[in-house]
Amino acid sequence: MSIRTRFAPSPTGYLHIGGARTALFSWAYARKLGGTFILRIEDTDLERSSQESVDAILQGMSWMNMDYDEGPFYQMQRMERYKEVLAQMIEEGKAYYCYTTPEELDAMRETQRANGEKPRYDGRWRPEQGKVLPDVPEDVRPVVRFRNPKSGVAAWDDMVKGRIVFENSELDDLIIARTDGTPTYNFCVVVDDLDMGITQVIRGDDHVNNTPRQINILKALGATIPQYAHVPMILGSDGERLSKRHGAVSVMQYAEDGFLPEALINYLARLGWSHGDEEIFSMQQFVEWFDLEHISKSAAQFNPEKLRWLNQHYIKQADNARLVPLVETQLAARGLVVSDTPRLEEVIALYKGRVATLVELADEAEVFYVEVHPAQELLDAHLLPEVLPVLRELAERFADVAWEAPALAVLIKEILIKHGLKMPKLAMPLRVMLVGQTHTPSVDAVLTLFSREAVLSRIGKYL
RNA sequence: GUCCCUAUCGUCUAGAGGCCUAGGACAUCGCCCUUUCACGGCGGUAACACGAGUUCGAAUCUCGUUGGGGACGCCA
Repeated sequence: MSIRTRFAPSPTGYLHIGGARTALFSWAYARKLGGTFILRIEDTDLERSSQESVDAILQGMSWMNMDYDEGPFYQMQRMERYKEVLAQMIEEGKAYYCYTTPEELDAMRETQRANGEKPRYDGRWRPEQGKVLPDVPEDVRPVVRFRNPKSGVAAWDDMVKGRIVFENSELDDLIIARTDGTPTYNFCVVVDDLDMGITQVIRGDDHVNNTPRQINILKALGATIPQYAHVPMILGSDGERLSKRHGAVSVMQYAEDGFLPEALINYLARLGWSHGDEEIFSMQQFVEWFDLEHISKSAAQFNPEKLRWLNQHYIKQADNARLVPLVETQLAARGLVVSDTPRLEEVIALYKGRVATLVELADEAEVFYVEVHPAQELLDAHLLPEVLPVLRELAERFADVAWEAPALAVLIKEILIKHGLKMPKLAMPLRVMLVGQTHTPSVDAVLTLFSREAVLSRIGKYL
């Protein structure tokens, strides 16, 4: 039988990095084994689901280059099917109506917690042989509950965690349809995974506790149980559950923050999964190497520094031409339009080896397209009285030197020797006057990025 | 509280009983390179949570303790 995996996000927000990593694993598993990867939108929570969220998830997946073979399927469009299965289960006595109100449930849980017990439904409406059910209240609309086995175990061999066993006595009869008749999560998942022929359910390990319930419903439906692989959570850098206060959690936020998709993919793939000592690999290599056995069993902390390191690597490696529109977008976001001189591609070529994100690359590029205002401290520190005449002399010589790096380097050295000065004496003030910074690539390279006229204009103001 | 999962450097991890005086990567520290800052190169600091077993031998197997995470919704 061929492999069928799925990613099943609920559209209640953007695609976050935890979901993205789970999707990546599920996607890679299908791709590696020549299987089918299915996208399913779990939108049964009308209150919180939105089209914007669906779009955001789709956009995030597309940015990360994860394509799907089937879907997106929407659960809201499968209502009829759920209701059909629901009716059949009630008919067969596998599910039953329960008239307990939310208030009664709250009270039940409260006393159970007070007694140190696990809060759960007490089964008061569960039909049993020889049991007399309470009178059906007239003003209460019932929910439908699954009749969970009372004894035995629900167990499976998790492809990541190994054998997991739950006593059925720990489980209660969960609600599978609300008062308004709409089905709930655990039920929809079961029907969908069954109908869609999912062979491997690869999902976050916060679902481990749902799995025994889903297995029991699947069994009641006479279905073959899929294999399960529960991948651990991603924690924030402080070991706490990942949340907005840890910085960016949305995939698209990383795009905005100047990360390349291959860096995020590489980072997420390597977080909680390994292939020996391999740290840097392409999506192709990842698919080739991927396996469930090497997913670690415990949660991993997100490390922004390592992501930056990978991003730096990929920026350094990227074609200049590819980076041009990306940096342009970053600059445009600051209301900046790049001119032809210097050509952005040349600026990028000179600076991409020095930055970790596209935002930083844009920071570096920006000074070439706006008027710079060097800080007075920098001017004071580097335009010393004794070098000013030398700088003026240099400026004069700039007027007729061949405008290319080697010639400029020769000229600068000639002047240095003539006046018995060291390189920084001239290089630093030039940097400050040209771009307002002391940290730049070699001055001859920076000089040639500008036109001769632009250089004379920029330094002329201070000489 | 109850149940489930989990435990190697600060972080991500390699490790399937002897190959481990525990390897790699990020971060950090030092040195080199250097026209400043980066990049790069070289080197250093740094871990098997604890306690009992099993075994000739345990980071690797078993049990317990402790720590961490998750779940306990008419959310997904």
